[in-house]
Amino acid sequence: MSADPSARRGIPDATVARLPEYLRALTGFAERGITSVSSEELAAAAGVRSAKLRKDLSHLGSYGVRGVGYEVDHLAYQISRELGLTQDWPVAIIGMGNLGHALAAYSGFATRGFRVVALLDQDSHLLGQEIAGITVQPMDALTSLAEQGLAIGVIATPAASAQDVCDQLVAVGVRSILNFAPCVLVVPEDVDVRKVDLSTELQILAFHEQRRALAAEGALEHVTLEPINSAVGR
Amino acid sequence: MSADPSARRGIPDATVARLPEYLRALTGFAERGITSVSSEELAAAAGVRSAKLRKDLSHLGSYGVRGVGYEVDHLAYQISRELGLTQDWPVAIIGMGNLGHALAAYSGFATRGFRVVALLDQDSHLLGQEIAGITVQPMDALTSLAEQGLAIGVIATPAASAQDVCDQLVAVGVRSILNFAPCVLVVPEDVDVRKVDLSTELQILAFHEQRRALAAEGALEHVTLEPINSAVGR
DNA sequence: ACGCTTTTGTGAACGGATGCACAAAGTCAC
DNA sequence: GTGACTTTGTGCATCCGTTCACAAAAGCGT
Ligand SMILES: NC(=O)c1ccc[n+]([C@@H]2O[C@H](COP(=O)([O-])OP(=O)(O)OC[C@H]3O[C@@H](n4cnc5c(N)ncnc54)[C@H](O)[C@@H]3O)[C@@H](O)[C@H]2O)c1
Ligand SMILES: NC(=O)c1ccc[n+]([C@@H]2O[C@H](COP(=O)([O-])OP(=O)(O)OC[C@H]3O[C@@H](n4cnc5c(N)ncnc54)[C@H](O)[C@@H]3O)[C@@H](O)[C@H]2O)c1
Repeated sequence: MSADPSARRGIPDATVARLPEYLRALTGFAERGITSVSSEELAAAAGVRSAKLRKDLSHLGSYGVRGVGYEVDHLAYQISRELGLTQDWPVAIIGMGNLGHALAAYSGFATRGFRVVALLDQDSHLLGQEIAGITVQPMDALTSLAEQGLAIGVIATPAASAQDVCDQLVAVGVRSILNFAPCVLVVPEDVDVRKVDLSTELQILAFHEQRRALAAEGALEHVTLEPINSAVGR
Repeated sequence: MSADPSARRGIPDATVARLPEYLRALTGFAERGITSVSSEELAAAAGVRSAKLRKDLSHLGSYGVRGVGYEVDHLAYQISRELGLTQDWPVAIIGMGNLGHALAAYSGFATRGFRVVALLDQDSHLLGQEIAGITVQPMDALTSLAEQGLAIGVIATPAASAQDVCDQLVAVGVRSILNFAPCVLVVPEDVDVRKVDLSTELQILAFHEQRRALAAEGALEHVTLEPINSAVGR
């Protein structure tokens, strides 16, 4: 489609979900000093088929060169831009228990695009304590954070408190929420919630594990089993 | 279709991925003493449409009663059985850094179906240390763990070590792996890898956040924006 | 006993995502 | 400058998942 800007809109969700993996693979190539990759090489590094990669990239524009491939830096920039990583998004983490501590210490945030601007908790024993160089604040700090442009809220409280915390985030205008608590959050339709759920993933693994176990003992003789390397879900 | 057992096989991946959420919702109803739910009520609690819920459940068999709904305990049992949660799966966590510590302390594992049987790390300073009541062991403990039937490996090491750890797990026969490291793992086709990736999720949130920001400033006048509450990915 | 109400289970239509296969487009060697 | 070679971008067919809409099934009241 070449560089028609009007065609650059409406990128499929499935494609958006894979862009971060492509970006990571490109960063890896760049670190090894590789300046150009073919769709075949990049797809292998990202764990997808090359046709899928090319179709995904075609939604962003036409950044490849036929007969050659893609320029690593340029493609990485284009994907970053599309994902909105050329600016820094202020992030607040709510709930500084075991998981909240690990998240606060996690360097992956700062890497690019995100900046942890606040750690919040309800527990008065934690307030004022410093974690990874940031002082833990009470929940009512949310209002002033929102005024300073808080973009993303990360919920790391127990499930019982998650909806309450979510409502507070929505109330101050946060429209992007990442939820680690194992529960469904109810939000207005203009708010985007994504869930990271350990126990769901384990249960999906258990399902396949059981299938293999049953197949091994011959209980599922008439069932094809092999094609396991799938994803879906998330 | 009723109770034809041969039709009970081949549950779609998308359905399997939602079963844990249904199970969680059912557990919630059971805790509140509710013994019977309609597909409408259960779907609302799980955050899906009732038609989708009914189609999903129809893949497991015919456990509802027309005009009434589903018996909470019975349906929960059927889903548990389908997911393989009526037995306990031995889990090992590899990499006891910030995240590994949080995971080891996490009560969600023990809740049902999973038992953390070992914590492993390469770092000699951590060996012998006790975390959440379990002693940290060196990597070569994997062999004997495998002999005792280790089913699932959870990788919580840095990305640079993840493929190496993964290979060791596969070598001793582990075929279900949950990967927290931000990288693609290469495995034989009979091994099932699922990924929990914080930064991918954040980047997807950033994409939608940017879309909203651009739309607000009128740069995308001709683009419909509203339908955000989507998932995909994972 | 019977008809009215409720809710399931599912056939059919739809839409989005994936995989295939190839023409178009560009590079590079000479 | 030309021709052979490489790799992209995409039309098309297929597959999978979602949604709609309703007939069949069960309970309930009378
Ligand atoms: N620990 C893990 O490895 C892990 C893994 C996956 C999911 N999770 C989930 O993440 C969440 C946090 O887990 P955790 O182990 O850190 O729990 P935790 O109990 O250690 O910490 C929870 C923190 O949230 C705070 N909190 C509670 N209610 C609050 C409220 N209304 N407002 C603000 N703060 C509040 C508490 O003070 C506490 O500090 C849980 O929902 C858990 O299921 C944890
Ligand atoms: N901390 C978080 O909140 C967070 C969130 C998302 C993802 N992650 C990812 O999870 C992983 C772990 O994060 P972390 O913050 O706990 O890191 P960390 O550096 O604190 O801990 C890593 C641990 O792995 C051990 N290790 C390294 N190589 C090993 C090997 N070959 N075999 C066995 N053990 C080995 C180290 O000794 C260390 O104890 C990283 O890949 C990180 O990107 C972390």
